[in-house]
Amino acid sequence: MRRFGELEQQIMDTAWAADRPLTVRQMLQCVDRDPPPAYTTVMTVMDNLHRKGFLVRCRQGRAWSYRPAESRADHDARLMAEVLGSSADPAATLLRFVGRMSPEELNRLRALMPEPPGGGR
Amino acid sequence: MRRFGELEQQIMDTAWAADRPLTVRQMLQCVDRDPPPAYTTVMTVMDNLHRKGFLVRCRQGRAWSYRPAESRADHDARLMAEVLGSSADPAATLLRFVGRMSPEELNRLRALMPEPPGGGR
DNA sequence: CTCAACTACTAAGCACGATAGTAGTCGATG
DNA sequence: CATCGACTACTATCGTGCTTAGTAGTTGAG
Repeated sequence: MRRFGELEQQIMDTAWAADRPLTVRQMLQCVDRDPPPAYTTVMTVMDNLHRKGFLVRCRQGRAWSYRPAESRADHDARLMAEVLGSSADPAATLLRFVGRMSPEELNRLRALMPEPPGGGR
Repeated sequence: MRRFGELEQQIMDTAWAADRPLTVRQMLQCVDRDPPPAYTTVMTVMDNLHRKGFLVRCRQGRAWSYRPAESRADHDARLMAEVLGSSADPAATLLRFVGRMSPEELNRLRALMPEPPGGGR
């Protein structure tokens, strides 16, 4: 499981929140940091994220335009599944995970789960 | 969310799997790496893990003896909850997470969940 | 006393993220 | 055509954290 650096995380957050692919210039305008990073800083980090497979890119004129390789929900769900998958005792981990949830969250989880096979009760 | 380095992960795995606190010497004998790390390497990493709060220690003679600060299941559940908590859309994330589960895993999850309040159906 | 086992302290190398400049290309505009 | 803004590929550097492990000193058993 890999951790994003600060700027990487900001860039991914911004890319996930955008409704279309973003060029480096557009990303630079969205990323709110003090001091503002150089154009080439943002460019390098986006290129790195592309190389690592988190962003995909296509041409927009002669600029690269980047969008996330997977949705944020997919990404986060995958992280969660990786944690659970590497756990020595998934049942105990799930029990603890569920035990951290509020009743509302539990209800939401319950509503999300497909009905068990073998129908009616 | 922090990532363990390789040796850190091995040490945590070993500490979690042990049924009692381990001294550096004992940990060195359990950690299977090629080439085997120096005693002081293991000692330093365990000290770092202690400083970071992942291991707690007590005296065993004049040696420090280390055990995990939380169970593995708690640790993993916390990681999962942190991922979910930082997610922009927890419901979508949960949906995707549940969607990755096999029917058996779903049954297990279902069995783990407390009954909804307002009983009988 | 000797020696094994421990500690605290220190130092160095490597990987990675962040940072950003340079040189060159390209396309629009005057 | 020249200029200039915008882009790219390439390169370099610094800080952080992990890994690595040696050194000097302490301690306790034999």
